[in-house]
Amino acid sequence: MRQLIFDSQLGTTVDFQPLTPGRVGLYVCGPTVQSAPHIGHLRSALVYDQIRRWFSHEGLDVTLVRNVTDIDDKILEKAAEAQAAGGTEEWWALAYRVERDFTAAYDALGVLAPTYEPRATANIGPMIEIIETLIEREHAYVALDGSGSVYFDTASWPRYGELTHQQRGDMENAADSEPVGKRDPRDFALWKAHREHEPASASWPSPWGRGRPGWHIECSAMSTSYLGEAFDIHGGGLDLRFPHHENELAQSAAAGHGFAKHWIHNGLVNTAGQKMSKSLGNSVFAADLLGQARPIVLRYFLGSAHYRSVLDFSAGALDEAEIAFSRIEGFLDRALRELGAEAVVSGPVPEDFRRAMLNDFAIPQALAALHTRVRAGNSQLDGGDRAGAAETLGGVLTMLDVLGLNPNDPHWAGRESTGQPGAERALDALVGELLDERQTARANKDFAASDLIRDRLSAAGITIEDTPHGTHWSLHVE
RNA sequence: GGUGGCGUGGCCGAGAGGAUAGGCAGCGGCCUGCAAAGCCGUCCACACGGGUUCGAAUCCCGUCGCCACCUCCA
Repeated sequence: MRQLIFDSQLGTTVDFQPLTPGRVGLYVCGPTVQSAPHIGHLRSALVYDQIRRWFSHEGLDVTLVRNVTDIDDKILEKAAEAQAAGGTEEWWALAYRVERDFTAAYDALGVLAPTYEPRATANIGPMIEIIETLIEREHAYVALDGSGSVYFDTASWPRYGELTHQQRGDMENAADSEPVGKRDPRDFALWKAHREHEPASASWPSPWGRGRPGWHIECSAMSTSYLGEAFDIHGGGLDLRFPHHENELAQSAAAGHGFAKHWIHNGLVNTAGQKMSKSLGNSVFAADLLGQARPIVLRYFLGSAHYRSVLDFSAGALDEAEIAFSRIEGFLDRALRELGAEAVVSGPVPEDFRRAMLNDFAIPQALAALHTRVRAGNSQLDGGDRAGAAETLGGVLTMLDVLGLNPNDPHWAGRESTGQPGAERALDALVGELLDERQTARANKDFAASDLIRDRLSAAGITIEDTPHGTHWSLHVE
């Protein structure tokens, strides 16, 4: 069966064929580490984590590169503002501190570390090389105002606009915030000359004088350094299509690189139906989220919509995710309890799940397949079909592994407990005593007494379930 | 203004010319001392108006509404 992906440059679904059989090179635009990670960053990273895990599951050798933009106007501004207010943190320290926040947030959600995670500041050399090539090929020029900046010469590149089909003509707005010295308002900076008010540490020597790289050139250089001049897939948030990706493509192609064979873009996250953005100040930050739901439920929620659709965030949506995911966990707990851990045999993913993933990573349909299996497994347990249930369980676990949602995976296992090694055993002993008491009461048909115990446990956050195999207790999720 | 996209049942959220998406909630039932969990059944759809077709939620045209990008953003 073939892997289909939606190529957002072509606007159609295409049959994905790796440039090198058995291998996939995937480049994803990572964050500009200027402020705390928010839900949108998490979703984006998660989308490519899911794709990467799926490709790996299918036996492909995946090289995932996600960069860190650690030099940029905003970073310098933020550091300058903080220093003006009496702070001492340098821009490069701020960037590194924020980078750590991102890493921690990604890790909390079980996003695997990329194969490579290059920083822009460590790749200035390759950037300068591309700029030199562009100047040689007359697709770039040193600013007309003598500042030492270098611009891409959009008019020299007829293919410009091929990614997003933006109108080519009037982009008068684009010129506003840029320094003078351009030939054409559409031209964008490849190299930004050092400015007096910026720290010397934020500039590097170049053939055009000291300066720092433009935003777009960073990704062109880092993708090429780690994946070669041509690679399989370039991904990123939908908001990056223009101008960032359009400009990246123009630079790299004009420099003679094959660059990305396919482009994919993930949808953005809205909050309460509204666009989330730094300027609107309605961002939901990773730190807030992690206090609102279990990390594995956050992962379920953020990964449950199709990667190309808008995901609307709300507290209610998190609650629903908690309930839906609990259903899956409920089956796992029950099956493992009734069948025993030795019954677990890893099975292949069911065909309908696989078909969904091969169809442009249709995770909603894959989740439908998962839920269908959970129901089937519960039915098999109800009916005493232990062999069938064990097989179903194996498939469910494999699906969860592919999705990064297996609660028994070591990544999650350690995070759900109280952190006190003996606490669980102690609690189990205490609850066990009460359950024995309740059982005695029930045997004597003293239901008032047995219900009182149940109510008290419930008030203490403990839910109990009577099953044919005895009474089972668990902690409330809230 | 330019470009692209979207409008699915009470809610979330898939699908894309002819089968049941899935989850949550509701209703009925099984199970239970009663619950809980689970299972079975079931109600509620494809913005509106035309058109194409044997047949359209799915294609085409129009209308209305919403959104994104065009400016830093995952």
